[in-house]
Amino acid sequence: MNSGGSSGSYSITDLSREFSVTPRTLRFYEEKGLLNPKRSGKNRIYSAGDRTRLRLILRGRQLGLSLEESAEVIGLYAPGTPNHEQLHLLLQKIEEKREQLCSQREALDAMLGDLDRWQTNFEAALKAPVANHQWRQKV
Amino acid sequence: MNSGGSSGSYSITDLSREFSVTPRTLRFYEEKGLLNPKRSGKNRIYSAGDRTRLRLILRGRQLGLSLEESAEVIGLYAPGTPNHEQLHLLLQKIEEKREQLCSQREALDAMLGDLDRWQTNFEAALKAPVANHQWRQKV
DNA sequence: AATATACTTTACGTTAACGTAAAGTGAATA
DNA sequence: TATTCACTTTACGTTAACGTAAAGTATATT
Repeated sequence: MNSGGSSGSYSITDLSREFSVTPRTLRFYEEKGLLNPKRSGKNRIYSAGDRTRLRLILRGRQLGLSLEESAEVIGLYAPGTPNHEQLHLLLQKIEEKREQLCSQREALDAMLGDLDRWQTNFEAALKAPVANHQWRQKV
Repeated sequence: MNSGGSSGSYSITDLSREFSVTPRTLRFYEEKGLLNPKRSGKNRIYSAGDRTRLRLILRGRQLGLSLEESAEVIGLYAPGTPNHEQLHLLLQKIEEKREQLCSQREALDAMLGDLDRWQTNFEAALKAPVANHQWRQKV
């Protein structure tokens, strides 16, 4: 049932369960050249290395990288000896995403600012009536 | 040429230029019920309010909200008197996105951790040869 | 032998957020 | 009058990241 236990070889469902993705997803990643499991007949056999690569792909996904971007970055982990150019690429990718996160935080701040002003205006519009502030409860 | 200058009414190209989006985008947002400009004949005339709503939509986009999500949130700015329920929804949306940003930052940290260990291993693999560290330059 | 289980390949379907013609209208200008 | 400009509507196309059958194979179990 379980292909390997702790032996470092996994079936497609082993990995899909571990990482909460569908088998389809794993086949798709392979189709896109992100994974290259060995075969036992027609069946896919994933090594510990494949598992690591999958982890990286999903981490990239969580980070908001496209599969194509992940493919570039993942490539860095594959070769025995990475070169300066590849390292540079990875650092650049990370910097890119860092900036994007900052930009998003700014958007969030701006939105919170809007909300504040909106709330203020609303309260101002209420003017005199001090009662009836129920909507402020529980917020 | 320019519909309004500072009079608070804008043509579709006025707004598309100001916010660096295409007219198609504005029509699309209207199609999805996010905007509702008046008409002069068949031509769209955007008010200051429409402009504000557009800003909010784009801010939501930058934040990673879907148009549907933005539509919900935007709805809060429209009515004269927002209610407790709507306010709660907005705060919830924002909290959701905040968590997502945190999750992404964790992914980024984890990736940086991987990079560190990978680099360490690489350096360890080099063992003795102290020379030839050119790849470290400029990084 | 028959069913179940786990896997395979092939291939068309889906959603979001627009892009990209194509064809037409109305007003201003050469 | 002919052209240009700004705008319109209608409608099909595009990309990413899978989902979802459909139909077949190999092995294990009943």
